[in-house]
Amino acid sequence: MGRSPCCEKSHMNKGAWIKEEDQLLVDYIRKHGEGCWRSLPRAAGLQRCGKSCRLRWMNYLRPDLKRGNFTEEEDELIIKLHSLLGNKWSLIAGRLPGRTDNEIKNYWNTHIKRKLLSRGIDPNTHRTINESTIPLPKTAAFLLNDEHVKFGFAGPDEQRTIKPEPMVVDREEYNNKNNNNNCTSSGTTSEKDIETDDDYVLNLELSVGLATTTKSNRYESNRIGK
DNA sequence: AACGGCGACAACCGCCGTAGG
DNA sequence: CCCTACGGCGGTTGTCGCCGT
Repeated sequence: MGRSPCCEKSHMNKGAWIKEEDQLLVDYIRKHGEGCWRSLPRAAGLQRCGKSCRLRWMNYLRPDLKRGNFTEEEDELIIKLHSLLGNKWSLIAGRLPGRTDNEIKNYWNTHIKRKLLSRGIDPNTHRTINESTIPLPKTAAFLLNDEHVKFGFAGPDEQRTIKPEPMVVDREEYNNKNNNNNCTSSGTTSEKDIETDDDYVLNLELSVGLATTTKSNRYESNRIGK
């Protein structure tokens, strides 16, 4: 039951873009800048809907796009960000200059998933295949700098996947939770993993802004839910 | 050479959040 | 407060090219 179509499609072009259309779009945006995608096609002389123009520009024509193969560093960064953010491709893309959400999403589905599986890691949970049979809790939390960051996990017990947005909870609440129970860590990473994996020293720009985890403060993980 | 399978990636579709009337 | 338009996002599909048979 979605919204009505963004434009009258009967006389609109669909499918692959041709050079002339690209040129019209690029010329128009160079002259007038981005924005008002709905009226852009008509103004630019294109028989496309605004959404299609936006997508073409964002994913293909923008001059700041990097294109070309992903580097090993980008691979690893994507994996780490995905383990924290889940399928939030636009957020992940925000940490990879010159890469688009669509590009990263495609790359994830075609390359990285397979790469993780070959390492014996479940690409949805980022845990080893064996661990993945153990249900995840409904929420998990850790300290990021001095902020307590809480994650949610979506789906039934057997197949729960990460579903952030991370929620920032104040330190006091975090301490209370810690003092009031002896829960162990949980979530995508076990306490043991955290202690031994230096890769988890990450610079992250989540909803809390630019924050750096350190070895001493990171992952005072605490299970809240379930 | 012809064909089918498969991977890669561009593009589309449907939905959501939000701003403005 | 409701409705609508719009931008944006994530999931899915369509198409093309490569490769093996």
